[in-house]
Amino acid sequence: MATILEAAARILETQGLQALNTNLVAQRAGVSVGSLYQYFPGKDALIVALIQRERSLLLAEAEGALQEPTGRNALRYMIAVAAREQLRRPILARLLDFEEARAPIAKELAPTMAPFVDLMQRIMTRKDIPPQADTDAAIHDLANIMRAMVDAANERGETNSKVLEERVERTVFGYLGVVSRTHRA
Amino acid sequence: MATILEAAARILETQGLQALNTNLVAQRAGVSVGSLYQYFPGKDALIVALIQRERSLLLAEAEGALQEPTGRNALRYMIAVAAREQLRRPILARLLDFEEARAPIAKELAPTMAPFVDLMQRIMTRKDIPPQADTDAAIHDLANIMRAMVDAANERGETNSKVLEERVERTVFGYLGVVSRTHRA
Amino acid sequence: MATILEAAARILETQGLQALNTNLVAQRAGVSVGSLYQYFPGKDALIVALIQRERSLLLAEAEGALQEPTGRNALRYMIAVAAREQLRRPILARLLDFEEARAPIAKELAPTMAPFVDLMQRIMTRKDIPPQADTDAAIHDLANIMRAMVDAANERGETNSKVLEERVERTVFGYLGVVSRTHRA
Amino acid sequence: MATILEAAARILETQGLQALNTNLVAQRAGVSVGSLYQYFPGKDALIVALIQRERSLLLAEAEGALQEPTGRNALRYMIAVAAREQLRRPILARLLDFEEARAPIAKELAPTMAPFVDLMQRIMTRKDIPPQADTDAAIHDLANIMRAMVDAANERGETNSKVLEERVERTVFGYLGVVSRTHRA
DNA sequence: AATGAATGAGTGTTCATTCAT
DNA sequence: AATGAATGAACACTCATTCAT
Repeated sequence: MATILEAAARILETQGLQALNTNLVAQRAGVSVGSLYQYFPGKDALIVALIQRERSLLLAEAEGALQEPTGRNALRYMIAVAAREQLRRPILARLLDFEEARAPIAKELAPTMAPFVDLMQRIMTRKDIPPQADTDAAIHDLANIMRAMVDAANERGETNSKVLEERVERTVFGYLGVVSRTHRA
Repeated sequence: MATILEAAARILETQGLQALNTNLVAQRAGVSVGSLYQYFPGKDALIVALIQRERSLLLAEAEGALQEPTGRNALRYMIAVAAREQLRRPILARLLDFEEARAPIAKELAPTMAPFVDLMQRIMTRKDIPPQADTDAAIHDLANIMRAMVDAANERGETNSKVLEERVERTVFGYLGVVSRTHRA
Repeated sequence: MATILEAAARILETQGLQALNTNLVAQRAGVSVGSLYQYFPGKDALIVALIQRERSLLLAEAEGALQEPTGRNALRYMIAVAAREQLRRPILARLLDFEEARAPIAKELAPTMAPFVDLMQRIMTRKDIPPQADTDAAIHDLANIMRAMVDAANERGETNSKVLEERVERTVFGYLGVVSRTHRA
Repeated sequence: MATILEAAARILETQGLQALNTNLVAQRAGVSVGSLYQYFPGKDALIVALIQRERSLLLAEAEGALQEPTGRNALRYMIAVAAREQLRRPILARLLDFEEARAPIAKELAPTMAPFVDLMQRIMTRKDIPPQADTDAAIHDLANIMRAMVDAANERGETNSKVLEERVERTVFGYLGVVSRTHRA
């Protein structure tokens, strides 16, 4: 199963979305298509599993944010994790973000997002973070903002993650109405 | 030609991306496939044309931003335009954003983006906007942030564009390092 | 009409058989498809007319063979004409030979061949040419032999028509059972 | 695979070149198009395979020519083989000759021709065959002459292969500058 | 006579999925 | 459980031909 997922990941990285088909994945994984269908009920399930595999790494790392003393630091931690994670296998990450938006994939993925939302919820109710009118909306906004910015940086070929993180932080804190120390007009 | 584009738009809105095929578009437009190919050299060209049709409305409206006295107001104007435009035909807009990311589409679309980048450039060099290290990168970041937020709002079914705009403004100003008057901690 | 035929000829020469379609021919000729169909009832008719145009030049020149004193000289004359004619627009000639073999084309072309067969008949009954068991078969054989050799020379990029003619003569005389003076073992 | 090739062969024989399409071949072979594409990467590959199937019989038989004591006899043997082979399935043979001339097919087929060229080379360097200025050119000329004559005989509906062979022999020996015993003027 | 937009059957090819072994 | 040959609906695209203007 891991072999199959990794084969799919590599195809995405080297040949792109349109080259991802079940026959090729099976061949590259060194198994038969039949076996692939024994593990995954369909192509979408394969993609979902791949997204979950990547997300689980992110979630595992993200949990460290809770150790941070302040909400701001926790957010900075989250941003750093997200940037690092996205830059680990940038092409793969961008393509999976892309696929994640497709309705049937998103539906399947919804439950997996719960722990992440939970984590964010706990961070955003810290005392130093201004209360948001709609916390849930805020969480989704933040996730999307971070994703959009990191993807865009990827696409432009940026490699300096520090500079990127700094920009994301400014944006996120701007969104939340936190006046960051760095940029005071 | 307009009929064909509108047919494509309606298919996207009612049946989604995977239902968009040249034969169906032609049929829904009440023309033959051959006619479709007389107007558009291929499927991608059709999508590109559809994106351009939608974008042209946005660009036309966006130009009004230059009338605004300050950079901040110009940005607010732009955000309002983008939000309104995206909420006009939300499903269509989101799917086109999606398609726009596909390499062959993006390549074809690149020249069309120039006037928009130009416009943003002129806004971002206003005196009340802090100078950015890399203006071009900033423009793309902002475009992506705005798009991501509005798409996400769409997906969640938000309809109140005022609330959305306010959130986007905070984010954009945060990104640029502008301390907005509204939220001072 | 001549313009249309010439346009077709040029397409064949520059883009090959598969690029020859009525719409392109019309466009290159600077007329509408409708006009093309006013002159030629269909695509095949266009090809037939083009073959006839080329053949008529050959026939006109070939008639000079009758002035030759001996049968051998008349044949040499014919061979020279065929080689020269085929090498005038070699690519076109080869492709038309190719098309000529297609059943519907050949059927249409049959009557046009009559004067040529007649001419050959008169040459082959000269006294210095050994009588053939089946004159008609011989004529067709000779035509095909000549065509095959000149086409092959073309394909190999031969440009020296003298050398080619000499080879063809040997072959033709060999076929007819004429012992040529040049090669006596 | 053999079934598919035979289906293609029969379509060519009964309905001609223009009726040869992958869907029909699959249907006649009693398999799905998908299966056809599992064995042959494309339509051209199918045609190439069919030509090779037919040619392989010819080559196998042609090798017997090397047993002949003299070059002349070896050539006679070759001619007999070619004539017999072409007359086995005359329509098919003629259409395949036709297709063989198409650039993409010829390219694919080039390596297959090597053993045949080799064989001819060995025959043409026998002592009783006059040395040719360009052996390679001579081989191609002879192949084309033989093909053209046998195809033409086919087209005229000749069935007596002895008469045909005799005519081809005369031509080939004429080409090579061999004075055949049969026709001395 | 000329135009050229419109037609639509036809073609090569792909690929998710199934199922007999 | 594993295999992989087989399936066939689906799709992008072409082009000879027609016909209203």
